[in-house]
Amino acid sequence: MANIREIAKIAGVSVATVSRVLNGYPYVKEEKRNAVWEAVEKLNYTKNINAVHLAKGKTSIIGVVLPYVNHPYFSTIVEGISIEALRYGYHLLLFQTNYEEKKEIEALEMLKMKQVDGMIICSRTLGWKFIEAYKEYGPIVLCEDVKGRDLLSVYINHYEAFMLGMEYLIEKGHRKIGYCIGRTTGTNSKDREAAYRDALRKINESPRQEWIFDHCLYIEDGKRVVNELLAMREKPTALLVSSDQVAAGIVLWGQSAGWRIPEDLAILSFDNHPISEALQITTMDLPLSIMGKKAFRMIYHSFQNNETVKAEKLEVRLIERSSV
Amino acid sequence: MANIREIAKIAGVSVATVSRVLNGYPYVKEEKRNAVWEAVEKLNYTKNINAVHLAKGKTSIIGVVLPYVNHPYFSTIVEGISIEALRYGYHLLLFQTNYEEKKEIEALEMLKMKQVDGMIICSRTLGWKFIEAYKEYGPIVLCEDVKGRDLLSVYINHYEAFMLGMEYLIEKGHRKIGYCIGRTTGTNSKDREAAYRDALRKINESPRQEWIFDHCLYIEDGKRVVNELLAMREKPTALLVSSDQVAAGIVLWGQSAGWRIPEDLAILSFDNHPISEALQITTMDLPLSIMGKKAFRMIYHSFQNNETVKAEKLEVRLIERSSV
DNA sequence: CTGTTAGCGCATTCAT
DNA sequence: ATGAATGCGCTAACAG
Repeated sequence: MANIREIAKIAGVSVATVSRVLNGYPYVKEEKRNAVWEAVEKLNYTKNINAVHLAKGKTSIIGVVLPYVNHPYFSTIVEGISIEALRYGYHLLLFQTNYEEKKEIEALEMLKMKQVDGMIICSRTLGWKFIEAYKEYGPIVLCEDVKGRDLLSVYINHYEAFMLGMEYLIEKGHRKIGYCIGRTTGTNSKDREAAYRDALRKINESPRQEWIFDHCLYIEDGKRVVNELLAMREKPTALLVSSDQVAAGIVLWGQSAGWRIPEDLAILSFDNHPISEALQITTMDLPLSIMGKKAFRMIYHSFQNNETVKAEKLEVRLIERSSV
Repeated sequence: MANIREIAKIAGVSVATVSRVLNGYPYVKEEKRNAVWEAVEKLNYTKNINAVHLAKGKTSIIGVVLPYVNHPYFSTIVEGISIEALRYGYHLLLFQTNYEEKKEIEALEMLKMKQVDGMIICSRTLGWKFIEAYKEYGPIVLCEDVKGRDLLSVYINHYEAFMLGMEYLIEKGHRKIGYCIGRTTGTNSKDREAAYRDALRKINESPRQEWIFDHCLYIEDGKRVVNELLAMREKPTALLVSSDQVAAGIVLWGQSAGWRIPEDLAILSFDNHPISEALQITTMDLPLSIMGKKAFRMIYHSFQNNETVKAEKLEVRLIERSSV
C-alpha cells in the first residue's frame, strides 16, 4: 500500500501538505490540493489508520463491556450506544465477558493500552477497586448506581423500581410474592433483593428462599421456573420478574400448564420489551436505549472537557396491563 | 505513559531485549528478563497497542457489519462470532449500518485502512462490485449465498428452506399462502421470493401481492400484519414468516383478535428462537450461532494461509410443532 | 501558504 | 544472548 510519502512525491508537495489536504485543513493552494487528490486517486491511497492512532494518541473507538450480546436487555443498550457513537464518528469494540473477571480485566487493559478511548460497562462482576484503578486511563461509564463513588454512571435505581413493583403487587392484595433474577450478585441485583426484603418486612412477611429464582435470563428459563413452581406444595401468588423475556416464558409455559394469569399467578416484570405488550404483561418500562445513548454522551462530553454530571439517574414507569 | 525506552533504561538493557521479554521471546538471560519485568511493574507499564498495530501491520480485530444489533437474528450471529473470536484472541468491531450504503462503504473502508484484519458481513444492501473491490484488502466473509462469486461465504440456502416450508404447508392442504419478510431486496429475500413463486406455480396458484408483507422484523410488526389481515376480504390460510419474532407477534395478536392457530391461520416461521418453542410455533431451525462461528473460522483460516473452502452451506431442519 | 523535522511506541533485522 | 539501527505511516510544531 502506498503511503503519504509517495503521494507527496507524485503530487510534488511535502508530506505535511498531503496531510493537510487529507484532513481538510484550510490553507492549501487550490492547485496543490488537486494534485494531492489526483495522486490519491492514482495510487488508490487510503490512510493507515493505525499510524493515525499512534500519532494522535487516540482511536475514536469506545469499548463496550457486557456479559452476553445475545440478550435483548444488552443489545438494546448497545443499539443506543451505537446510534449515538455513529453520530459522533466513533466506533464500538465489543467485549463479551460472560461475567468472567479475567475477561473484564482484559477489556479494561485495552483502555490502558489505548485500544479504546473510553469504556462503557453495561454490567460487570469485577470489584470496584479494579474499575477505579483503570479510570486514570480514560473515561469509564457504568450502567449502574455507583453510589457516590467517583465514577461516571448512567443508571436506573433498581431499589426504587423493585419497591414500586412490590408495592403494586401488595396493593393488588398479594402477600406471597417471589422473584426471578438474572444473577444474585451485582449492584442492581443486590438493590432489588433489598427492596424485596424491605417490602415484605412492611407487610410482616418473611422472604422465602425457594421463591427466589436465580439465573433467569431467557425465555427458556421461564419454563424452568414454571416446572419448579409446579413441584412446590406452596406457591407464591405473584412473581416479580427482572426480565420480560423470562416473564414471557413463565406466562406461556404457565398457561400451557393450565394456569390463568393473573388469577393463578400474577406477573410483574421489567424492560417493557415488545414481547410484554404482545402478551399483555404488566411491566416496568426501562429506558435502555436511552441509557446507551446517555452513556456514550457522557464519555463524549468528558473528551470535550466539559463540566459534566458524574451520574445520571433514569426514570422508570409502570405500564399497567393485565398480568397482575 | 511510560514507553519501552524507559523500561529499557531502568532495566539496563536495550529496547530490543525489552520487546523480547514482553513478547515471550526465548533467548533472554534470566536476570535481564527479571529486570525488565521489575521495571514494568515499577512504571506500571503497558504496551501501546497502536504502536504494535502499526509495526506489525495488523490489529487482531475483525469487523462485523450488520443492519441492526438489536435483532435476535443478528445478535445470535454476533454471539457465535464473538465466542470464536475470543478463543483465538481477536476482538470485534461493530458496524451497524441500518442498511445504508454509505455506512456499508465506510465499514469496508476500515478494512482498507487496516483498522480491521478481516470483515464479516452479516447482511448488506451494497452491490457485489463494492464487496469484490475490497477483498484485496483482507478476507471478507458473507452470510449469504454468493452464487459462485469468488468470495468467502457461510450460508443457508433460503430457496431450499422456503421451498421446504411451502411444500410442508401445501402438504397440509394449504393453497392460499402468504409470507412475511424483513425486506424484499437482498440475496436471501430474492431467493425466498423465488421459492414462494415456484411453489405456488406447482399448485397452479398465483402469488397475491397483498399477501406479501414487507418490513417484518420485530414482534410489533406481527401486530401490523394481523391488522392488515383483519381488514382483508379474502385472507390467506397460511403464512410463511421469515422470523420467529414476527411469527410470535402474529400468533399473539391474532389470538387476541380471536383467531385459533392453526385453524384460522397457519404459521410456519424461521430461526427456531426459544420464543417459537414457548408458543409452539412450527419453525425452521437455522444454525445462526454456528454460522457466526464458521464465519470467523473461515477468516481465521485464511490468515493461516490454509487451503480453505470458499463457501460453506449450512443445513436447516423443520421443527414440527402446532402452528400448522 | 508550505516544507522540514521530530516524534508517536514498538518490532525486527543485522551484526556481534 | 543482546544492542544498534531502521522502519511502520502519520501528525504537528516550527520556521519561513
